[in-house]
Amino acid sequence: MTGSRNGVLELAVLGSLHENPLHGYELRKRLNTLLGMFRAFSYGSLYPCLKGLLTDGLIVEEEPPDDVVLGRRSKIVYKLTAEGKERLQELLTQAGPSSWEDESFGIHFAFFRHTEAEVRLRILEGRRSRLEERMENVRTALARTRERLDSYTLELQRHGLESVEREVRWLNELINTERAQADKSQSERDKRPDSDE
Amino acid sequence: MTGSRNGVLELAVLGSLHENPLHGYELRKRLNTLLGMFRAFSYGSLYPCLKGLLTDGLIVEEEPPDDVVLGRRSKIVYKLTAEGKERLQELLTQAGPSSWEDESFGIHFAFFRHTEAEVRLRILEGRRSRLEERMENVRTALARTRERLDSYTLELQRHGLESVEREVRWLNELINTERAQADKSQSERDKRPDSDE
DNA sequence: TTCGTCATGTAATGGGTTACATGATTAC
DNA sequence: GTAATCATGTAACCCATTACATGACGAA
Repeated sequence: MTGSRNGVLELAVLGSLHENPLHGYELRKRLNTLLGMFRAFSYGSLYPCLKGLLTDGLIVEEEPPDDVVLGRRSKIVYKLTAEGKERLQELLTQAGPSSWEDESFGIHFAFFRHTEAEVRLRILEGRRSRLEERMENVRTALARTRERLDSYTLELQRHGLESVEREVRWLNELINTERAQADKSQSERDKRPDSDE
Repeated sequence: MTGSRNGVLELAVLGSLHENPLHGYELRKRLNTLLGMFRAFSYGSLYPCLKGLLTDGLIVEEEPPDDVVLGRRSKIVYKLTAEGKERLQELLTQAGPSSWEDESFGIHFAFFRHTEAEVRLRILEGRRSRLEERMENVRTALARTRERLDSYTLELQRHGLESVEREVRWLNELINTERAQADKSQSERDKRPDSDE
């Protein structure tokens, strides 16, 4: 059972619990607020995931505060263990298809605060080249086809292309910002080589 | 087995084959060009789908032209049967969640040429209200949360919202165009009530 | 007391991918 | 002749949903 869990949900759960301990129901709402424009999870996937994380020792039930009457336990609040934090760090460090594909990019981005600057940059660039590849594929495939498309198909094509182009521009801005920050930190380190991090 | 097939792929296949007969490999390329910006199908889903459509009598293998040497059959070209055309019409007529959700809207839109004006309008409006609902949910959930979000989360949120808003504006334009056309056809029918269609 | 929503969970199902296996055809 | 790509197909797996079952708790 260990290690066979899905990356997206696992990251989403561990990342959320790292910020503050939560119970399943609330966790789902939080995730669906965080990622609501892109995707939504259901209880049917969340609870089994929590169960798996629990048996793998990545999360534990948080003890209720003492002023709560004993024997009552309707909410089960989970928090990360040391192994859980380690695992989260591991997930946040890997930059690869699993971090820039459609289903996963949003989650990775949402936890960029906890991600190293270098990794952030590689994920953003990976996502951008993924999108550029997609545009290129469609464009060449379209060029090879001599059938002219009807107006609806054309409009769909145009809108899809425009959306992807917009995301690429967005990524470009983010990448520039990241690079500028990296340069700034670098020059600051150059000035005061004794400073921390 | 009959009737248990998935709607999205089924519509995609029937719709494509209606425009012209194709074999599986080419069909996939065509679909992935048509919908490449939104999604992509693999052989592992296409071939079983074709198989199912075949056994259900919605498609048949097209006889090769006589000038082809007999005994050779590397490509299997499929075309719609009468039942297939009927089924396609049925799929194109239904306006409901299955036609305006993320996974299916693109396919339905791509075949709007074969869809009645009234159904087109209902699908576009359905999609729009689906997106508006999504925005509303996220907004109210966000309003209930008092934790302030970090800049990355905020940026993701902003970008997601903007994307959805853009699609809504796009839909608004399409709906206006559709309505204008409907009005025009209507007034033309009023002028010449003996005309066809 | 009853209704809504909070809260946890499971079983069946769905819809798809990946990886694999196989072979024909084309271009060099 | 050999590499690339065209072409078909299957089995194992994955990830998540839907529908269901259960029950606590607060407000009307």
